[in-house]
Amino acid sequence: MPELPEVEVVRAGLEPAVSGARVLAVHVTDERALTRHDGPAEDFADRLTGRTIAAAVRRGKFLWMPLEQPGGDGTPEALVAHLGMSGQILLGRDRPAARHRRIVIAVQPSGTDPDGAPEAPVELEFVDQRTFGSMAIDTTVPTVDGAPAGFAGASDDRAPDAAWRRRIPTQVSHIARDPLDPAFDDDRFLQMARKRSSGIKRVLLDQGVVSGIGNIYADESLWAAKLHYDRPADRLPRAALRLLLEEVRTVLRRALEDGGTSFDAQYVNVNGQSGYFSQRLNVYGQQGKPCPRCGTTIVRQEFMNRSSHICPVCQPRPRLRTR
DNA sequence: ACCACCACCTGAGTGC
DNA sequence: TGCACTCAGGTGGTGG
Repeated sequence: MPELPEVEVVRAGLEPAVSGARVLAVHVTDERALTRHDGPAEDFADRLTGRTIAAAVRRGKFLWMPLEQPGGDGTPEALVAHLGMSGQILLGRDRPAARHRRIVIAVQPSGTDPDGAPEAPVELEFVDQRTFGSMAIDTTVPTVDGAPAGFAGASDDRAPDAAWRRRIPTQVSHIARDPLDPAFDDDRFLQMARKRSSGIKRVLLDQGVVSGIGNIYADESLWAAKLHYDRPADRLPRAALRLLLEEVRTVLRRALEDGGTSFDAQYVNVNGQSGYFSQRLNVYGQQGKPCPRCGTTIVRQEFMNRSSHICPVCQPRPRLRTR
């Protein structure tokens, strides 16, 4: 479930189950799900088993679960997950094994049932058809700006000053904040974008400039802002970039309200349920249909070896560059 | 420091 | 039925 809204749906689903939970057992059934982990499956399992998960945090499309006890050398660590193109994290008890199950992590939740007895253990299942996603145990480093590393939901209210709040996994530290992060720096985004001569869509998809946006939400935001994907970013007026950023936020928030975008059973929440934003898409996948704004037929074009969807009238192609 | 391209994978759909 | 081909929500490393 790749873009920000879909990953946030997963994070929100994980949060109540994993916060304060202790890892009982780890089974890696496909090592390819550990490409982000520096070590073999046994190392991953050994380092995770017996540890307590503090929360579920997200920045852009990266998810991580800070671990309460430090690692072997005393450095704080986290369980990192990236869903790639087709990853899912499912929660359940005695769930039949999914087709592309790669990793199973059994946890003991911190809560108790109404009788005061401990809750039954829960299985966290990492499922991924194309194996572009992966998990890892990674060390964490302080955030450069000193602000919370990502979005942690209700954990912020419970433990606003917890040490893990301002630490980020090493392999996520190069990722920019996402536009829904209160610490996102709009001016810095404008500065970076105006230094790029490439098309604005390339900039939107660059996770080092702004994170969380993928092909769907880039196309939707550009349509809303009436910008062609190949408009050189460094020639866009500041006002146009500010407007674009607002449209990005609006699109992401709406998608979040709808539980994300699901075209098929691959993009689901931790309970296997689909989101409904696909019904509200204006251009992505809408080629051949009328533009909801002006009625012109939406077209699909190649850009960056992937498809882009535009209204040729609302989003006119930029004039040829003279350099 | 950029920028364009390629690799990493599996499965669904299409046309012959 | 089979085969070749295209396409799919991402990221990282490689050359130029």
